[in-house]
Amino acid sequence: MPELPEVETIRRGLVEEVVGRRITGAHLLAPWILKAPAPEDFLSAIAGRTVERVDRAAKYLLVHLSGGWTWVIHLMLEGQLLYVEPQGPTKPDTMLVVELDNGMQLRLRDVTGYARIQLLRTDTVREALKLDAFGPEPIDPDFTFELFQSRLERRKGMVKPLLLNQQVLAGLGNIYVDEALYRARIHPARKVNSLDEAERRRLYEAVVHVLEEGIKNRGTSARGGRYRDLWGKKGEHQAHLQVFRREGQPCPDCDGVVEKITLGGRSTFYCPYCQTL
DNA sequence: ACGTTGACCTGTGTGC
DNA sequence: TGCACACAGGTCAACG
Repeated sequence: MPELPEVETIRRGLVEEVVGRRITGAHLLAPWILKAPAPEDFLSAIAGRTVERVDRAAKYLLVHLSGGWTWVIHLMLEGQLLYVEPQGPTKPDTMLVVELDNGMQLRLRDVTGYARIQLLRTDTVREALKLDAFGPEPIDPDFTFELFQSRLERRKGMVKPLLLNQQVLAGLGNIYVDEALYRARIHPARKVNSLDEAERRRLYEAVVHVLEEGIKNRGTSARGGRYRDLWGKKGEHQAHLQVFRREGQPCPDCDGVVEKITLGGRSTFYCPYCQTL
């Protein structure tokens, strides 16, 4: 599910609803999603803490708590973080329930079971998550074309797998990479070192554009709308997708038909006429 | 260095 | 309607 726009939307929801709240208790229903520390240490360490700030780094949510602790959440493919009234029945895919001092709950759900959390000392987060090895955040004001260009230097592989690599750029995933490559009219299997200056500039603009549009539209709830924001609402960006999961449908810009291929093990959607090798 | 594959997990969308 | 069967917004490790 969540790529940069979805995680950012959830982060903003947390800033609105949860920052300033105190955690009164927690129940860990699926202990194996917790990387560290031991479950009993996690539960006792977060109880009584106040949520002071919520950051995002690539697709990680960083929930900074009082006392120098940071609760790290990665939603992986299909995780949901929901702000709910406590009376709702606990679905079997609920992995963690965190109780807040206003009587509300945060619930982490994931049908696939891939979501992961951990609790770290705040001053060790950067090192523990290897954040210094991550690429720049494409929606930062200082993400210039020159910076983008420098990330592509001396790279030889196909452009789509490169853009999915969080060490190159932070936050892109399968949806927004396909959409950005379509917008830039670049075939996903093009070799990066074959892209000329104009193509690189188009790709830079497209990456920033699709991510910003995704945030404006509060994320993409594709296929049954598995992605939800903090309040359980679907995003709106699925209505704006040009190629993603649109195989067999007409290209928005030519007489061609959107095709589906597999690249790097991921489903990939593109227009074979607009995006040629 | 690059590209592919499988593992992680389990529900659900899709097509027959 | 029922049933089998890919398939999923991500990451990581192992292999050729």
